[in-house]
Amino acid sequence: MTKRRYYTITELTAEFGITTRTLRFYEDEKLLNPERQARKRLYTPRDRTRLKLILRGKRLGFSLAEVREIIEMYDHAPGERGQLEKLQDRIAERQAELEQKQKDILETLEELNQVNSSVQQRLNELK
Amino acid sequence: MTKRRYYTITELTAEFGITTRTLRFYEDEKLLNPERQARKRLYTPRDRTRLKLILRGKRLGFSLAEVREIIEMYDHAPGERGQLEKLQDRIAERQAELEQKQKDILETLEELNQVNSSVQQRLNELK
DNA sequence: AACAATGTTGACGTTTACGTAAAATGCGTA
DNA sequence: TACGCATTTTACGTAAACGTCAACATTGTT
Repeated sequence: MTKRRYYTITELTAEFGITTRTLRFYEDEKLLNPERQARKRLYTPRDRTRLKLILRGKRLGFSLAEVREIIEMYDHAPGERGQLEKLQDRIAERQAELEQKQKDILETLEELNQVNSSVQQRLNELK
Repeated sequence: MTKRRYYTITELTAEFGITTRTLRFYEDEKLLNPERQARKRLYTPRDRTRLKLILRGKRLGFSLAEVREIIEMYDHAPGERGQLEKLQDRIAERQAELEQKQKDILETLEELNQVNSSVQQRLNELK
């Protein structure tokens, strides 16, 4: 029993709740790079991993362009000093963005809790 | 020195880094409801607060439709039992979403930290 | 009164991220 | 070999969220 090497397009749509159109679109956008068996797409574990990164990025409100930038950070080439320093800057920017989102989430959760409490109190009074 | 009561459209665009088009669009969408002095819009503190909620929602990747739903939760009418219970369900859904986003953020931050470390190591080697 | 600054209402245009339908292809099975 | 099913390419369509004019109105100076 050896490890699965490839995923078909429908397997991925089923696993992640997306359509084939979406997967082909991401490929057009060079975000995925499945191999071919005749004309059929065969997605590698690497494709699947990247897909997860894409969908996670989308959940966080990043555009595909932003997702692309983030993914490019993950597999950046070695590069020289100047490049590396710029990369660090861009990483710092994204981290700052994410931390802002964290704050936004905490605030929203807190507010929703307050609403929930007041609704609960109403319900108790109706009892 | 009494409290400011109104904001002009340009004051808000300046404060939040958005355009007048955006503010008018939100008004078309019934998300804002500025008063008028002749034809000019006068935004109340309440409008400003709602604008902050909208922009925060957008940062978190919510669509305007979703933002609207969330805002409606904030100022829901008293309502009867059935309504209140449905409201609680919807609140719970949003909370779950937000918690998923929190996880996504933590994962991404962690990965960016790893990338940053490896970049830093490269830089040290180049020294 | 003239003018610039600020704002207003249309209304068509644009980008992003896919949806959707048509026509052709390959492949396992009856 | 004929069929059904998954998949492919091609291409036009669409919803959301504004952008970008054009043309007119208001208001506070010079």
